[in-house]
Amino acid sequence: MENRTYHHGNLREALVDAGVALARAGGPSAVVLRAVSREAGVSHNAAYRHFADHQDLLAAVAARCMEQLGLLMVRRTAEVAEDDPVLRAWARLAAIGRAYVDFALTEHGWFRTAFSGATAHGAKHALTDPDAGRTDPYTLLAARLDELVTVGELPPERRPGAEYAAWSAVHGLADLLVDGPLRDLPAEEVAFAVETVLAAVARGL
Amino acid sequence: MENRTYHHGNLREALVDAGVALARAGGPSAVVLRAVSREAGVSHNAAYRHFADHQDLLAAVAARCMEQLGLLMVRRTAEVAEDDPVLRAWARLAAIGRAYVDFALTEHGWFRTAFSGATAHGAKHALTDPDAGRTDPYTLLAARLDELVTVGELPPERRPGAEYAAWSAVHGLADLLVDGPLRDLPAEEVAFAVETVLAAVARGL
DNA sequence: CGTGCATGTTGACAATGACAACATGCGGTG
DNA sequence: CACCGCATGTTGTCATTGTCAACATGCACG
Repeated sequence: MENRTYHHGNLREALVDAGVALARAGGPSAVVLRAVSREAGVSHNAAYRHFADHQDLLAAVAARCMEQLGLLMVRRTAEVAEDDPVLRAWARLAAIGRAYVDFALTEHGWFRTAFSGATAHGAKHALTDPDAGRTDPYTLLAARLDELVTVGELPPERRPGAEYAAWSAVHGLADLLVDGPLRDLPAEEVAFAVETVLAAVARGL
Repeated sequence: MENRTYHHGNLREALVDAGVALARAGGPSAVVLRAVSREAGVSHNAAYRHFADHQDLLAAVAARCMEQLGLLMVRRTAEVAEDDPVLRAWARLAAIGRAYVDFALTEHGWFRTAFSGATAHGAKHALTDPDAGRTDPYTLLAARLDELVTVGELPPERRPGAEYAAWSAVHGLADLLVDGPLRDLPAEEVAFAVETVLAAVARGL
């Protein structure tokens, strides 16, 4: 954390860290170039040596937020204790769905940041990062759907495009609850909505 | 359009109109107070006589964008030509779902603006507006679901919360396609995703 | 022991949201 | 009809932000 010398050492990481911290509390609009630099104990414009512009920095922060989402999904998947393969497959699918919504509700700022900006470009070097796909929400979902096929609960001819159905439903619910018209829903109604959507997804696959 | 006098006449409407025009092309971030004032042929700060702040103006513009979405849904619903009541009910549900996604894709800026900001406050005087609920997307969806119950296609015990399932799926798909990770999906894959999601929704209800 | 070039810094500029002080003129009052 | 209050617009100003340009520093390599 010390400003060892004139040169920071690994400013890029420090900037992203600061951005992630700001994003957590204030969402994407809080990831301000100058504020991030300030937080990193460095002068504004220093960031331009590591990021093309504000958008570029935001994309890097967004990637980290997305990773946080993925990590929670992984954790929740691991927590599923169910021996029967069929029930376990369904439980795991539900677990990542619940994780997705929970993340959106409890880590409001991170969730909104994760989906704000061009994540596509930042993911370019995902090929070099060995376990990048390990926490990618899309990949995690695909694994659950594959598992459902394996245990014989999802007809193989229904497998193509199944991600779209599951992901859309859960993501839409999260977005409506966090940012959208369902923002002020009372807590028990939120819980009801989540269960309803998850049940509908399971039936709809 | 003439600046009749020193006093504009109905500046509020003019400002919202300008905001809607800017939002159409550039999304919510294009709804800039000064740009809107400029567009309305009035000096910056004039808007402060009609809106508390930027957020307030944006909410008004968002309401109009939401109304545009509702209007497309109404139009598409009316276009459904199907005599059989059962098939008509399903066709109408699919029509508003498709309208939702089509709107998001073709009116990118409007869609993002409609869901950016606190629509809740702007909708407060919806009670005074006679046909405000007539174009409210949520109300339109509820009508379709009620129709499904009426024709006996949706068990009444499944009716509660059905909005969450249908709305979440379609909204999530729209958001992912427009702003999210599915942004750069090729056209035919987009079409496939839409059909897959709509089919899953129908099964999941 | 120098020196080049990546990395940080200082300074500047235009755009924006917001506030304060001032200008204008419509509508109601005498 | 003359007057004036108050809603409505305007001008001026300020802090913040993203971005560019010019300059400073010092690590790594010769």
